[in-house]
Amino acid sequence: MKSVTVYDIAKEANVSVATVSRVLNNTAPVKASTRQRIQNLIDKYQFQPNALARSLIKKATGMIGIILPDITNPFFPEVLAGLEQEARQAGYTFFLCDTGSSNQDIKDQYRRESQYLGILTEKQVDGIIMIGGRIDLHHCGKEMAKEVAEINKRVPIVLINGNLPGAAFHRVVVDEIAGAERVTEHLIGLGHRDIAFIGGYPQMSNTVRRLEGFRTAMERAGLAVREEWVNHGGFSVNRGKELMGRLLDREGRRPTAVVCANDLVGIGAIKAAVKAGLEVPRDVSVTGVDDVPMAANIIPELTTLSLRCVELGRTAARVLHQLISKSDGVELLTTLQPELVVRESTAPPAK
Amino acid sequence: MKSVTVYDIAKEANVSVATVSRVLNNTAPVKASTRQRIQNLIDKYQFQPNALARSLIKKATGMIGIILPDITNPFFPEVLAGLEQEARQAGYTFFLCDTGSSNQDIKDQYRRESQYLGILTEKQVDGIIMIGGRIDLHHCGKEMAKEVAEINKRVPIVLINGNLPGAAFHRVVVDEIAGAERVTEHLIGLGHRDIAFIGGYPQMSNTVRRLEGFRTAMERAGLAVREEWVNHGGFSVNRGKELMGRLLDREGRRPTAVVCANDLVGIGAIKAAVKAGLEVPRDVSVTGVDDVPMAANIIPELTTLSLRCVELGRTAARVLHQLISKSDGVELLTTLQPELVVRESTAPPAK
DNA sequence: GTGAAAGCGCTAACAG
DNA sequence: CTGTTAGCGCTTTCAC
Repeated sequence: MKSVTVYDIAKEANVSVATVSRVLNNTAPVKASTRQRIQNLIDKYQFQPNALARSLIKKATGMIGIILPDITNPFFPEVLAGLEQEARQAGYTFFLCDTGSSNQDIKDQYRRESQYLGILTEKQVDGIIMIGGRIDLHHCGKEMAKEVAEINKRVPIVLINGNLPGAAFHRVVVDEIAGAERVTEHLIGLGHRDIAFIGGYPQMSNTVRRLEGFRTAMERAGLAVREEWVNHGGFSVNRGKELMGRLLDREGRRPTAVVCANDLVGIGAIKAAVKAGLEVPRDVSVTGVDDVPMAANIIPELTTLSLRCVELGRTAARVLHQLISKSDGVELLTTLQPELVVRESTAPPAK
Repeated sequence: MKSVTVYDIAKEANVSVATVSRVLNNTAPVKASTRQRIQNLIDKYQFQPNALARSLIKKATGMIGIILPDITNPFFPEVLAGLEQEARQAGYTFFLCDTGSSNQDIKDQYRRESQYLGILTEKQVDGIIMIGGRIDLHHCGKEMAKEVAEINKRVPIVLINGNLPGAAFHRVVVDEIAGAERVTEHLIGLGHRDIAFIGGYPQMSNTVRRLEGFRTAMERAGLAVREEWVNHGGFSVNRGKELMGRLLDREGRRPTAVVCANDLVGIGAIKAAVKAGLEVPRDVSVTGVDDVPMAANIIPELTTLSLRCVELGRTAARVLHQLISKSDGVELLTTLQPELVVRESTAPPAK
C-alpha cells in the first residue's frame, strides 16, 4: 500500500526528482522526450503529488476555512454557494466548520468557534471566513474578540455581516438598516400604520440594525412604534409562530402588518396567522429578511428583503482572495445594498 | 511575520526539539519542571504546531472530504449536520466539495466530481464521503465508476444512498423502495385509487427505487398505474409546479392523490394545485420524500417519507470512521429504515 | 528523562 | 536542460 513518490518516478525514469518536480509544476523547460517519459510514468502509477509536502514548502495550502453557526439554516448554504463558486475558480478548497448552534448551549458554540479557529490555523489554511456566531453579537466579549484579532495577524480573516470590537477586520456587509427602512416604507406606502416587529435577539447586531431601520422609517412617517409590538425570541419558524401567536392573542388593537427579523420567522408568522383563521395578506401583511429559496415557495409567497446571499458569498471570497494574494488597497469594508422583493404576503390593510 | 516552530521553543527552553514534541503530544514522560518551562513558552508565543508537517509524518490528516451536488438543496445540509456532529467528536474536519449541480451542465458536474476526487486525495484526506452526483445514476458509465474504485483502494470511501457498478463500495442507504410502498399504502388506505407519481429523473436510481415502491404497492392493492400519470422532470419546486400543472391540465379524470419524488416537488405540486383553485388535501392529496425542514413549514404541512437525513449522515460518518481506524468487520452495506410522517397534506379523497 | 539524527514527500536554489 | 543538495516543521527511533 506504499504510495508512489517523486523518487519512485525519478528512479524509473532515470532522472532526478528535480526534473520530475519540473514537469509536475511546469516550472522550468524540460526536454520533450524526458517530459514524455515522466508523464507516462505519472499516468501509469496515477501518481499524485502529496499536497502536504508541497504546502509545507510553499507556505500556501489552497485551503480556506469557513466558520458558521448552522448549516441547517437555509441562509448559510446560499452564501456558501456563492463562496464556493468564486473560490473554486481561484483554486481553493473549503473547510466547513459548523459550530452547530441549533442544538446546543450558546457557550458551547463559542467554544467550538475557538476550537475551529485553532484547528484551521494549525492546518495552515490560507484564509478564514466567519459568519454568524460571536461576530453577530452586539456586544462581543473582549476576550473572544481578541482571540480572533490575534489570529487575524497570522492569517487573513473576512467577516460576513458582522463585526468585532477592538480591532479592524475586513468585512463584507449588507446595509440592513437601509434595507429594513425600505421594507417598512413599503408597508407604510401600502397604507399600514399599525406595524409590528418580531423575531431576532436584542443582543445580536443584525437584529439591532433591522430594528433600527424599522424605527427610522416609522418615525420618518410620523408613526409611533408600539413597544408591546416589538418582540424578540429567535430566528426560527417556531419562534415566528410563537411570537405571531402572542401578538394575535393580545387584547385590543392588532397590527395590520408584521415586519419579521428574517424569512423563517416570517414563515412562522404566516403559519400562526393562518392557524388563527386569518388570511395573509388580506388580514395581515407579513415581510421577511434574507430571501432564502423557501421564501418564494411558501403560500403566499413572502415579500422579503433580499440580502443577496449568493452575491454576499462571492464578494467575501473575492475579498479574501485579494487578501491572500496580498493585493494592496483591499477595502476594509465592502457594503452591499439589499433589495426589496415584493411578492404576495403584503397588501394594503383591509378597509 | 515568521511563525514560531518547535526549534524556537526548544532553543529558548534549552532543550531539544524532541522534548518539545514530547510535551506537545504527551508521548513520553518529561520532567515536570522542563514540561512547565516548555508549556510557558508555548503559551507565551501562542505556538501552534504545523499540522502539515505533522500529518506528513503521521500519514493521517484528520480531514475527510464530502462531495455533494448542491448544498443549496435542503436535503444535503441535513445530512451534513449529521456527518459533522458525529465526525467532530472523532476529531475530523470537513472538506466541503460542492459540485454545483444547480447551475451548470451535468457533464461539468461529473468533471468537477473527478476534480475534487483528485484534490482530496492529493490533500491526503483520511476518507471521502460521496452523496448524489454520479453515484445516483441508474447506469453509471464504467469510466466514472472505475475512477472512484481506483481511489477507493488508496483512501476509504463511503457512498450515501447511491452505488457504483464494477466494484464493492461501503454504502449507507435508506430503504426507499419499502418507504415508497409505505407512502403509497398510506394513500390507498385513505381510499385513494387514482394516484399519480411525479418528479425525479428516470435515469437516477433513487427515482427508480421510489417508483418501484409505488408500483409494488399499487399492484399489491390491485390498482392500475396510469402511465400518463407517471411523469419525471426533476427534483425542484419549479419542476413540481410544472409537472403538477400538466397533470391538472389534462383532459379526463384527475388523480386524487399525487406521490412526489421528493419534498421540493411536493411543495411545487401543492403550489400548482392551489394556483389551479384546488384545496390540498380536500381536492387532492400530496406526499413528498426526504422530510426536509421546509416540509413541516409549508401550508398545509407535507405528509412525507422521512429519510432520516441527520441519522443518515451520522451513520455514514461512523462507518467511515471505522474504515479509517481499520476496524475489521465493517459492514459493506448499512440500511436505514425510512419513516412515514403523516401531516396535513393527505386525507381521504372527496367522495 | 533527554538529545542527535534520520526522515515524511516535495520544491528551490545553485551548479553544471 | 538536468542533477545535487538543502531544507519546510515535525515525529520518532536509538542512544546515552
